[in-house]
Amino acid sequence: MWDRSRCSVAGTLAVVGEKWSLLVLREAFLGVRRFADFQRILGAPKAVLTDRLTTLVDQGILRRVPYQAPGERQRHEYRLTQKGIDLHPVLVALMRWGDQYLAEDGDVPLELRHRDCGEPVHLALVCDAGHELSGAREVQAEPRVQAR
Amino acid sequence: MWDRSRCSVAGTLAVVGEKWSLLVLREAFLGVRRFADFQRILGAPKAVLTDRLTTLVDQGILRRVPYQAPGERQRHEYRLTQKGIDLHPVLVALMRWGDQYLAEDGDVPLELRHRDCGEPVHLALVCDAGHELSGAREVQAEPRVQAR
DNA sequence: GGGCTGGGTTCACTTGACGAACTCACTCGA
DNA sequence: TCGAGTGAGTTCGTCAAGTGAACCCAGCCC
Repeated sequence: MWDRSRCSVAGTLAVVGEKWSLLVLREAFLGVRRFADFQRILGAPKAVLTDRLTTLVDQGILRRVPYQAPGERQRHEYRLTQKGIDLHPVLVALMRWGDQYLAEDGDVPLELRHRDCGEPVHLALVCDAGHELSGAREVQAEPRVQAR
Repeated sequence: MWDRSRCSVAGTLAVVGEKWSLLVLREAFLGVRRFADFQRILGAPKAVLTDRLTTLVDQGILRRVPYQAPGERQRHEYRLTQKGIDLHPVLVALMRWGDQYLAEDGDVPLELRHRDCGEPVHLALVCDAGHELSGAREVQAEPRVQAR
């Protein structure tokens, strides 16, 4: 077996796995940028939110951008970096599973569409030969072979 | 805007977002089934592990299956249900991001291959017209329209 | 009957989350 | 110029959760 302590899953969770982090990112993907909006929508304690935003900025997942609303002093808002945008599949995967197994009457699932053609979009495992796999059972995991 | 408190991402995280849960599932996908193995590989405190395994079973993500090793009394092991298997994309997404941004020298990334054709596999957003989207920017999110 | 083993439970301690109250810098209106 | 208002925090007492070590217990073996 291989070394699990440095597994990428554990690493990623160490960065974005704390409470509220992924919810902050979900909101960021939906266009939320300001502290007060994150706070109002999520209902997270301000202290925790401050902490999560700072770590996300430190990790290069969000960046702080100054802005000035008319009649207000300069403040800064939080925007996704490319590194943050690349977490999109994680959120889509979490959302998909929730839609599938946790939906209740009255819930309006969020639908993702291809901006270019308008068709609904789903997450899929695709192999380099172009096959779309039907599920986890078709996947074989192994450590990448390396020269020594 | 729509009601975020019942968002599927939040729902899914409420179920599998506690510390250690996703790591337990990662191991489950790699074939780990017994308490002692989870404990040894993850290094999680036994009390927490007991708790996480029970909630995962209660949620129908794992199921407890009795087994008996020769010369030992009957015990039970933990196996993924379909509901658990469907969390695969979440783990793949987390792993991919970690490989991309957190890899260090000496880390051996785990490679996923299509069992049928042997080609490497990646996660992709695919629209119903068959286009493979290049990134989150090509996605448009909106609440699904519903009759009222 | 005594030791071993897997799968836990208990307990004292530390870390983290929570909500309310307080702060600070700046703007606006009187 | 003064005072109220606002966004973005910080501080603080309290409570929940995670941690590691020690302990337990059923069944098997010798």
